[in-house]
Amino acid sequence: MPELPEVEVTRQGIAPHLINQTPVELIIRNRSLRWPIPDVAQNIIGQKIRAVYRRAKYLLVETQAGTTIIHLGMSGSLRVLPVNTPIEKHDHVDLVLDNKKLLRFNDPRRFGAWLWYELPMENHPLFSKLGPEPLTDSFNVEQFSTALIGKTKAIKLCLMDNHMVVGVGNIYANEALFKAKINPSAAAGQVDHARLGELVSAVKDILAKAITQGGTTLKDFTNAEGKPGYFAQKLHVYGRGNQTCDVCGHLLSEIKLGQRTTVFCGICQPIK
DNA sequence: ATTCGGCCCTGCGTGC
DNA sequence: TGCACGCAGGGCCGAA
Repeated sequence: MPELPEVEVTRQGIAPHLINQTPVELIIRNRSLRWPIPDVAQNIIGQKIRAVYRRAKYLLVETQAGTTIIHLGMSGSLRVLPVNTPIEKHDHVDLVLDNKKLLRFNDPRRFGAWLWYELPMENHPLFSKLGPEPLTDSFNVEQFSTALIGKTKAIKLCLMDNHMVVGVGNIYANEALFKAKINPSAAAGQVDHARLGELVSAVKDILAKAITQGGTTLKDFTNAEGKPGYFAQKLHVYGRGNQTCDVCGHLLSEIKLGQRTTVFCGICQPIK
């Protein structure tokens, strides 16, 4: 479900309801997510929430005693709901607050995560090797081209590799490469500097616009209030294999890269 | 060290 | 109507 824009839209939606609240109960109905939800997840109880922030696609609920780490995986979502809202299928976790609301985690495929960490987040093994945030100046063409030196694998796989830059999933990787006119299969280390500059700009532009639009709703993404996003109406290649290119009118090609569907225009994005 | 493929899981659309 | 199959917004892990 979520790439960075959807996670950020979720964060913006839930944060006002959580900040300065104190969890009174953590209800775990199914702890078998990507990793089992640990017993120490209960340590958030009684700890006032002082921030809700995001790193890569992780949502972080910070207290003085430690931080709850939430990842939505492919199909996860978070809603803020009144206590006593009836349970639905795949509602695995409720964080009950002292304001008569709860944060509810639903995840059909259970690729998501709910963890607890008491040290500074940069020490966490999941965070220690993450690349820069795409919407900050730490992601720039100098940094990116340096990271790609000598890489033989496809540029699209590098764009989706959290060591290079975080938060770019399959939808926005396809879209950014189209906008930058780079063939997704091109060897990453061979792409010229000017094209990489276009790519960096495209990533920033597309992610920022998607956040403004409330994210991309393909099937079922909704924000914390249950409303869908509208960015899907602006997608040029993702989900459009064998349709015509918006720019040149030729048929879009569809291939697999890293087992992920990849759509591009062979005319606008030549191999070169 | 890098790259690649498998895998975790449920649900939905397609085609027989 | 039912069933088998393939595919889906992510990312870890082990093999080569």
